Amino acid sequence: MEFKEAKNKFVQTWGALGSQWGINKTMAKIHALLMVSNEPVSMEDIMEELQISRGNASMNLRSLMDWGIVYKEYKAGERKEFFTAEKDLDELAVKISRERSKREIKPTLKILKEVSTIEAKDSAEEKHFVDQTTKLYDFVLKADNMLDKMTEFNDNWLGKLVMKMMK
Amino acid sequence: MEFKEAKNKFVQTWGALGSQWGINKTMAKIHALLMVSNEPVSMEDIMEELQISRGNASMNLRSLMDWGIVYKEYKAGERKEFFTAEKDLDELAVKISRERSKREIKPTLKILKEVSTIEAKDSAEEKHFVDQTTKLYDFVLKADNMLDKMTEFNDNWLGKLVMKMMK
DNA sequence: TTAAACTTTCAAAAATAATTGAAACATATT
DNA sequence: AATATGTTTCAATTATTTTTGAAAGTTTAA
Repeated sequence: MEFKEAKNKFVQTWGALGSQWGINKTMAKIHALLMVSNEPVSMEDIMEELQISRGNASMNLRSLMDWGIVYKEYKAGERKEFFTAEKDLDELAVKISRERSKREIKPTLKILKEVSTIEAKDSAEEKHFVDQTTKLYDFVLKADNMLDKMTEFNDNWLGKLVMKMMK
Repeated sequence: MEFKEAKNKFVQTWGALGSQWGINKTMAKIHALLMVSNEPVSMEDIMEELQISRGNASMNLRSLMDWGIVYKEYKAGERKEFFTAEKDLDELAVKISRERSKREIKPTLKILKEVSTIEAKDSAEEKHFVDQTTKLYDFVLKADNMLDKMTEFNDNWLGKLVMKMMK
């Protein structure tokens, strides 16, 4: 396989993966493209490489910057804007994790708290509902904290210990 | 808030969450409904509660069973089929985690391996590509294993240790 | 202040994904 | 074997999401 083919394959694969999670395909592709580029890329080049419109490129770059995983750069002398992706993977994971927590997990926890604290009458049905949603609340909270700590303590002894556990 | 309202709120919320990840909204709603039901639910009831068609219910129940998080049950004397959800959350997490790994992470790893092992010419561009995709391969592999072990060793000392770390 | 270079916005169009409903398929009952 | 009860499939429809492209907006420079 030669370089151009490999690059394309990578970008398409990352795009498909993104769409399987909540991220749109083009957004993921742009991110992929930037991750494997060794220097800042202009909007023109992104449009050209991915065959997308200016509006599309602009909107998805905006989203990526909102997520904090793509940065705008200015080259001296050049009028155009250039873009780079966060390339440090640990840092990337932290940012994605934080963002998803903020956008999805926290609001969900709020609702779970609400619905799990209704006054349960004595029907088995209602008791089960309260019981199950309470467990869910605890579980989601635990998982959220865990993810948070895991990304935070990336390179330290705990991380290494966990690594060792994996043989 | 009264029971019916709380139940509905929970189902809608869980549905929205699902659609934000790769799972379709109705599928997530059915799962939510079953999780908070204290006894098996018939397809009729699911259709009624979620206001969806028979075909839709059937197809999404099939998917949920493929994921291994919903089971079919037969009630003695009844001709109809009933459905229940996996209610143990640790078990649920393990199954979802395994399934996503199989469906998404493993295929991605395969591609990453492929593209990261092209013969890099000496251009900085190609070197960076190989370097970055190799790092990505290692990272994804590490994350996949970690998730696997984490779910596997759920209740044991490692889990508890990690919990303690979180204060 | 005008023009040139570039970016953003957003309504309309296109693409994609989910849903319906009725026919085909199963299985149990009479 | 015929009927009744229930489930699955899938082509057509409907809903949702993404993309386009041109007008409006911004910034820099002459």
